[in-house]
Amino acid sequence: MIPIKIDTAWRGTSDCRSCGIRDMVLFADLNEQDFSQIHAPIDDMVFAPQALLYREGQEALGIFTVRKGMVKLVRSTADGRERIVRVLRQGDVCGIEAMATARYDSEAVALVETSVCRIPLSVLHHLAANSPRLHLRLMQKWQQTLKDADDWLAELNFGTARQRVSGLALKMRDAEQPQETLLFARDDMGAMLDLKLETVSREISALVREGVLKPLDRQGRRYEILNEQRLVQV
Amino acid sequence: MIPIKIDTAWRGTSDCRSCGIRDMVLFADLNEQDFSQIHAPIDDMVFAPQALLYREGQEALGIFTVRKGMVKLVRSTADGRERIVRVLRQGDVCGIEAMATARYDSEAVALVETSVCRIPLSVLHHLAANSPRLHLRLMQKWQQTLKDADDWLAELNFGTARQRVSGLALKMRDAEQPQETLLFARDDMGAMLDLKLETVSREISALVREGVLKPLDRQGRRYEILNEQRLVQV
DNA sequence: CGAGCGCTTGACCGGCGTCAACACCCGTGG
DNA sequence: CCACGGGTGTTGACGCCGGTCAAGCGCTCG
Repeated sequence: MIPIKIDTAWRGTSDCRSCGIRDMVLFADLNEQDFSQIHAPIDDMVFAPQALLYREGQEALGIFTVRKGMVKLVRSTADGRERIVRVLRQGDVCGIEAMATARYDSEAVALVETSVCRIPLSVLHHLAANSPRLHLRLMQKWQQTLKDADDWLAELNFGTARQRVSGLALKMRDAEQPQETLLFARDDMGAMLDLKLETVSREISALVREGVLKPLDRQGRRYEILNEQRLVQV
Repeated sequence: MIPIKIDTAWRGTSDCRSCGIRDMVLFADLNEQDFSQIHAPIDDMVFAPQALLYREGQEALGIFTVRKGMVKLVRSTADGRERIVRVLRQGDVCGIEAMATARYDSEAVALVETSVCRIPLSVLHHLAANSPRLHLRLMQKWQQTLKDADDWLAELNFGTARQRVSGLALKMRDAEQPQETLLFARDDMGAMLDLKLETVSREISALVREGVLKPLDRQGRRYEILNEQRLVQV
């Protein structure tokens, strides 16, 4: 067991009106009247790599929006194995299931330094009932979350090791620099793709050898996509 | 191509107040005032085995609730392979994503004779905004649907062929007779578990040989679970 | 500079895919 | 009533992909 360091920090309360990624989040369409109904603070938080956002089954304080970084959602199967069901990135909602049950259905862990904001359940319930704009946005976030879940199953957990690793590399492309992709620790990738870490390593090495990917660092995280076609059609 | 026979039938409009499974559906908590706001008919429909409820991307008329039978949700990957992401059973909501986009995200096909009711989008949108009772129920159905999606990924698409087939047999147990389970065509099971149909067949045969399952018909659909422990702990 | 962790690579093996033959069920038509 | 044929499930032989075990390397940090 690794002793837990200071791995999370509260960075104050957000002024959502001036949020840098407001156009992609839950509060995108709120007007002044909506904002005036928010009577609890929206917390701004930063999590270190490996820091825990919440545990499976834990009582929920609020729902998170990822502003920067990456979060993995982990589930434990009945027989004790751990499975990563999805990775959340900028703009994704984390823990939305707490809207219905006030508990989280899986564990959430930061994969890199990750900044999030946390909206209290009370605020969301109040606005969902009183702002048609938030109500619509919330519906869209539910739909996107469900679609992402199905996409991970249909696209990344199907076919050969090569297909899975290729699919993950494509999915993890940077939004601003589409020829760049950010991967993870090999055993995390294994838990996402249902492969062993050695197999993941071998497939990445092969893609590099074949000139499809080029390493951009020495830890095996950032890669440049040299041949997008090969990744798609494999 | 097989010529399409008469595979679906409209059976009239539902009186939801007297629905046999009302306690598990969207309209569970509605009161008389809520019902009086429904200004479009709820259609009652029956689909034959292999009949199509809707296609991926198709414009949505409404959202389905499964009253009896089973529905598979199918997605096509980029390279043309087909993947079954989930199977819906009694009480499950089918096509809920249309609440947000008015389109379906996957294809839905009846696996056996299946009766459903279809609630028009207009009715749902009106009630979601005007009935806190429906609003809450809708939230719970979103949450359940998302949880089911993650469960299929975490429990049924992880581990050895034996573990997957065992998991599916457990998940498909009859609600009333828990020692009985209803399986599918072997290639459908393969598309659910990411296995080839021969592997599925072999694993089922092995479970029967080992006295874990006992066939209840000659088509390989219904089985009795003789040794639940073995299925769970494998 | 040394310890430790994570990534890579190799050798070997087993589980699952592939290809093929066969059995069984059922609907059809003689 | 039976013969036929297609569809589906089962079973076998064989090969390959990916898992297992192990060694070695390189980075990072004390």
